[in-house]
Amino acid sequence: MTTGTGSETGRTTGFPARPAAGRMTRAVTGPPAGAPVAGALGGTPGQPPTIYDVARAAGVSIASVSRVLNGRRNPREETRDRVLQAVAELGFVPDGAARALSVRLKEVVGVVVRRPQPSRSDGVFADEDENLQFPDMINRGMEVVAQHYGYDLLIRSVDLHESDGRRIFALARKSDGLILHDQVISIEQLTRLGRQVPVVTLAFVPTPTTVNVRSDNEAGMRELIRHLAVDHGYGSIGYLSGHLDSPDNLARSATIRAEAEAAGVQFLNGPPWQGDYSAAGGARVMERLLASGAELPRAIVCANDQTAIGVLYALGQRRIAIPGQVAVAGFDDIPVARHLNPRLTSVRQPIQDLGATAFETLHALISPAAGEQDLRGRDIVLPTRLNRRESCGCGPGHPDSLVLAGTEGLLP
Amino acid sequence: MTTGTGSETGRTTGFPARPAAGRMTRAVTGPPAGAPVAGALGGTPGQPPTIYDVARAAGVSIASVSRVLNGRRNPREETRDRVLQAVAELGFVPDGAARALSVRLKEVVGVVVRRPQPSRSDGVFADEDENLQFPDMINRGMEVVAQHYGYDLLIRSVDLHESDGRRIFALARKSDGLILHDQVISIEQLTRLGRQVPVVTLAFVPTPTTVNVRSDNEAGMRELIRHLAVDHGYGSIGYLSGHLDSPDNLARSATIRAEAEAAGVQFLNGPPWQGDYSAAGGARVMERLLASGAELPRAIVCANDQTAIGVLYALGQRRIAIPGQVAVAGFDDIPVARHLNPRLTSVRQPIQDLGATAFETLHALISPAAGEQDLRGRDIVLPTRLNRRESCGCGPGHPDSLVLAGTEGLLP
DNA sequence: GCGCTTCTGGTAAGCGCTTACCCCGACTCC
DNA sequence: GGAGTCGGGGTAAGCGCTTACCAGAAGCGC
Repeated sequence: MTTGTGSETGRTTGFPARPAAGRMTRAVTGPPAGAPVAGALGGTPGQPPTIYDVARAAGVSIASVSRVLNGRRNPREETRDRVLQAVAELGFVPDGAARALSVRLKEVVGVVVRRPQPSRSDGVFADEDENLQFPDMINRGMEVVAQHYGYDLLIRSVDLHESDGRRIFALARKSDGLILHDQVISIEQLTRLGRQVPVVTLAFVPTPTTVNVRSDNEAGMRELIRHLAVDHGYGSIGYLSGHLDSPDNLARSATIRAEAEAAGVQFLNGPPWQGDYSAAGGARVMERLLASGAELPRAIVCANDQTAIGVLYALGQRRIAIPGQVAVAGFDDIPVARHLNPRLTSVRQPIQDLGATAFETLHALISPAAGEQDLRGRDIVLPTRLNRRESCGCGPGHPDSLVLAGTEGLLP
Repeated sequence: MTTGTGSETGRTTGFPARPAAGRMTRAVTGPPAGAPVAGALGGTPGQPPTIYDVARAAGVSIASVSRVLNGRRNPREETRDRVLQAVAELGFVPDGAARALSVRLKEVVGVVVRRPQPSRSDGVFADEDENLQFPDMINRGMEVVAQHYGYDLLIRSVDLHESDGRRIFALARKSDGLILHDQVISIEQLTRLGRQVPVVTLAFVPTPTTVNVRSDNEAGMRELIRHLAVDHGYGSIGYLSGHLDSPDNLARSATIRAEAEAAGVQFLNGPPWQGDYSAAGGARVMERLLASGAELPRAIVCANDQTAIGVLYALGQRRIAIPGQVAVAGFDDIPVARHLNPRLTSVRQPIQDLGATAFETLHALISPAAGEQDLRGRDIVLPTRLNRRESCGCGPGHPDSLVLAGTEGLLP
């Protein structure tokens, strides 16, 4: 840690050491003994004021303070004014933990994301943190609606397939419910977890006790394959897959196979085409494929955009023209897709909506509106849409296409 | 919200309505009356088990349970075993709020990020959420070390220069301390806040009660300008600025002016060059500039990479060659920078380190190690480094440069 | 004028933990 | 053998809130 040009004012006011918990400060009932009036008022640092401080300042009981603040009953106007004034003067905000304990609601939901694998790759993709974009955008979607409900997100990342789920169960006790990103837990653990606390998963599967939210892989993939096979007339398509056991990957893979078959197009898949959702993984697969001398398909569909980035890179290295010799498409349509060269054709997932929907759903589980039906066991599916750009062979003249990022400046 | 193909098992087990708080369940002291043994054991949904359940199951007092779990004293082996077994059977995890209230530590830190402005732009940059990348990467850096200390991050976004800071003060009571991203609070509010709770800011300024963490704008900018002016010999440089009142922007702007002067290079700046850290803003400024017929400088330095993306776009639209006619450079070195065309020269900020350092610092404020000095008032500065790529005029042959993303596939 | 309802404010219990304090039995040491 | 120590377990206070319950005051009808 580098310490810089700090204005070394050498002030001595430390945060006062807090007394250990336990009986010592406050009489059994009634306001705290002689605690100094804390708060934002004076310049004095100190503990934030408590409801007792407010009550004392306003000359009322703590019950009245609480009632005014929470709009219970109908306090006399004078009482209300005195309380509000004291609150303003002291800058009182109720403590979250105490409130949570009392009302049995924390107004916090836990979000578990998968920690990016420790990068096994050097070189261009070394700190491949763009990976973060996808889950982070989902989280952003959650955050917006969470805020609307007065909730906050408690974020924790875990390793891929966290073995015992201990960290996840622990997070559950800091929150009112959990949203789990893909591949952070096993089905068994999930079912167990769902019995103890409201849980919504993303891109996984519903269990009897939990709800799943995902996007429509089938429809999106179908549209993409038909575009490649029919509109462009490509005769062979390879699928560079993601993690084998990811439900998204399974669905995408199954759909592409079925559609390719239906269109009478050759389909390449299997172990040599096994990626891992990362750009480095995509590049690695392509390099092996190229090194093996195998003939490439006319089009390559990638499990996600991240993978496609790696593929574009590897093909570029070999001076293979995209889409001239090989067309490439991705899935997700993350923002970078538009800045790639060539611009990446991709199936758009409603990324922020996924997050927003996940939160809405969880909230419905946590405090169900009157008469609302129990959602547990449901699989909520959001629509997808194909975004055609250049990498699939759609020219810059294509109606869906836009000129971008200085490309023409370079072209002769 | 679209409800899809759910497996409509029509289960009836709702989360049992929790009793309202208040006296009703438990005898004054001792275990709760006849609460069913809850937990992960049976298939029964229900409240998670409490320490009373564990104590009863193990045939000991709650104090013993707590002591075993927290490693206090030195429980007899038999006691320990019985407690641990009961804990395992019931799947007990202590409630966060209760624990927080008791030990006066929540093990949560609040993180406040600036919500992206409601997009005022249509077209290419419409959902310009890549903006998120920068703060999100910082957060990721925090999260990693937070986890190390057993903390979690409570994320909240606020509008630019949140007027009264109410949301921020509220967040403070849900956490043990705050990390504030840039431009979310005024100095006055910050000072006030710092008196009530430990606060670390990012890319802002230290106050007597708070610590600031930032990266070395001056050194990075100096290196960049010297590279442009001396190595490349460009005779004029424009600075497309960020938010006027952002300390980062001020520092970058001041340095570039000083360095340009020192190198005897013409420096362009001022209102027509006023951006807002966004790609859309960068594009807009360039378009106005071009429309006005003003002569462009030989090199344009952007307040951040985001802005540079917009500039590349606008120049590309006009078929202005980069770096041939105008060289462009950014600041931050976000991952996309490598995928742009041409690849963007940029000053690298240690993004994840910023987050990690911010957390470490905050942790030191929250629970200072014995003998540790008070950091408040400090300005912690992390080093930066210039990454030379093509957009400044360094050719693909440059040692720092790497061929990328299928570019050559397109070039004749 | 008196019992009744209505309205407000105060009192204290309880949310689920941690831990100070007390107590008791087993040892130790003269 | 009795006082002193020590180790371990139980009891209950207290963390800062919300709210059930109670009590007194005020309003009301007959």
